Amino acid sequence: MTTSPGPSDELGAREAELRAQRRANLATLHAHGVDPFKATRFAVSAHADELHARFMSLSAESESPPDEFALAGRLMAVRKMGKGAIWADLWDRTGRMQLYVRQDALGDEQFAIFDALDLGDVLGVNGTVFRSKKGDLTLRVRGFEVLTKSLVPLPDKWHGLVDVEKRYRQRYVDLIVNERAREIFITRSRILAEMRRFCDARGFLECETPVMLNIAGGAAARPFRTHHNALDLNLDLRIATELNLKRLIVGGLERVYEIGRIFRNEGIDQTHNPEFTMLELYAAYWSVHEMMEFNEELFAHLIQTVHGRETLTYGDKTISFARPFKRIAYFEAMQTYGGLSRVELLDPAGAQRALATLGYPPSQTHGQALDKIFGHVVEPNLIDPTFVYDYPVVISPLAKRKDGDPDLVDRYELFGANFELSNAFTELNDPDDQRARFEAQILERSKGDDEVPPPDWDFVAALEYGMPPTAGIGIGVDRLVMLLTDNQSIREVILFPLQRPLG
RNA sequence: GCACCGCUAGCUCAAUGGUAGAGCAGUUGACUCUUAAUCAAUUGGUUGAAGGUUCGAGUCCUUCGCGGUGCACCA
Repeated sequence: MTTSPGPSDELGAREAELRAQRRANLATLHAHGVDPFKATRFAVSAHADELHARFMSLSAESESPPDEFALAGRLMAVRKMGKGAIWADLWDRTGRMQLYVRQDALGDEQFAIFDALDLGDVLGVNGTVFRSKKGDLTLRVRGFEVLTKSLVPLPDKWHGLVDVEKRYRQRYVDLIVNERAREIFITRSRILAEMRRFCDARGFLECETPVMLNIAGGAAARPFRTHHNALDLNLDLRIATELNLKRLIVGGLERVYEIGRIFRNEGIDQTHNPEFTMLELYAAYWSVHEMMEFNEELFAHLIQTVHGRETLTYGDKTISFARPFKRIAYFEAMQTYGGLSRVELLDPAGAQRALATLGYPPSQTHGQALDKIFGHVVEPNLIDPTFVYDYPVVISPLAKRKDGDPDLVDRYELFGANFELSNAFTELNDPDDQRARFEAQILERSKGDDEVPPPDWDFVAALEYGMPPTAGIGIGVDRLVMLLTDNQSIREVILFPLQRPLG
């Protein structure tokens, strides 16, 4: 069910009636010579939060300061007092400002126009501020302009819009009536901007690599398929930005990042949306150790920026991001939390046995088995931010082997609040090793793991030109926003999450 | 993909198988410091869709649609 029908859709009787009333109120405006769709601009001189801050100490007894301000926003509440006075709430991007409208100040004609407005109408107002007897900073309206008419009824002023489906399908209504929704997306935008500033300040170049690729590689996931007509070419949407960003490292850009939309053709749940945003960043001449420092600093900084302190609340947990974060080696974590030894886990048959002991069906590959065991044995224990390092090479096809221990790679993942927050490693730059790992992947693929991407031989060719020692990191931006805004569902932090079409 | 739950007025929610209701919004009236304004009156329904059981279905059964949650899949 939707409240935004096309021309041929049927409206409920009530809805039709409420819309007709709005049209009648529009006609009243026309009768007063007002066309609410005529305005092309309004000179805003102040926002609600600025005025609240500026006049914080203005008392109820004080006279209005002489300064006149012009605000624009949406009319969200009206309280009429008798024939000649109206109190109203105007909301702009920054918050609420109460309006006080008097007939003796505006004149009969203007007052009648204001009296004919509906909730949801967009206004420009000007006047002076005062503090009401109840202590609310208020704009005494000297003049106003109807900037846009709202022709449909709004949800309940107190409960707002609750229906989750409707909130996602008509996010614009959600944003109009639910302050919380506005806060989340304003915070998301601030996080994105702050990430960019943080990276830029350290000499990283923001780069844009293609979304449409012949071979979608750099991660294990099924891609979306599309087609270019003129070239009659099948293309995949990217599942990572990794390989192209590393090509840029080969090219000598040294420090690059992309905050990019990634597409993975997978199921949807509380932490997965088919399109999501990932920060990938690569630094030549860094190892995973420098990256860990960078990671720690970035997260501590973002949490400080958003919350003003180093702890945050997520669900019923309080999590401290005070540096340094905890650190534990991969197999040490498996041993501690699951009593599983490195020797048995590194043996493919041993890993499958451990998996069976946990009550799971066998996995197609050794790597999948390890991932599943880790996810069920270790992850639930990782609430405070924790770097898990020294990953096995079998689940790290693009990472460089650890010096002196060829079963391991220089890689870590950061966990917190029970989910993965980042994934970083020292990048493999030996073209022969990379070629061998791609060949091993061909084998995995032939065994039925259709999430293993086909090899990208040009990437091997790029490595043959020489990629400096490089560390890379991937950070799931949506999940980070979930963490920072205390949301349990990824759809709450994505403006327009994927929904099946209606009808 | 499987299981469970939900879908009733514009919105938020009620309604043992027995007359479909309330609050807000809307409309009319009163009130020139109200703020979930208040007070009085009042309009408003294809109960997600289609079938079935029944004297009688919002309620029970079947199928379908959409959403949510869990599992599976997956970072």
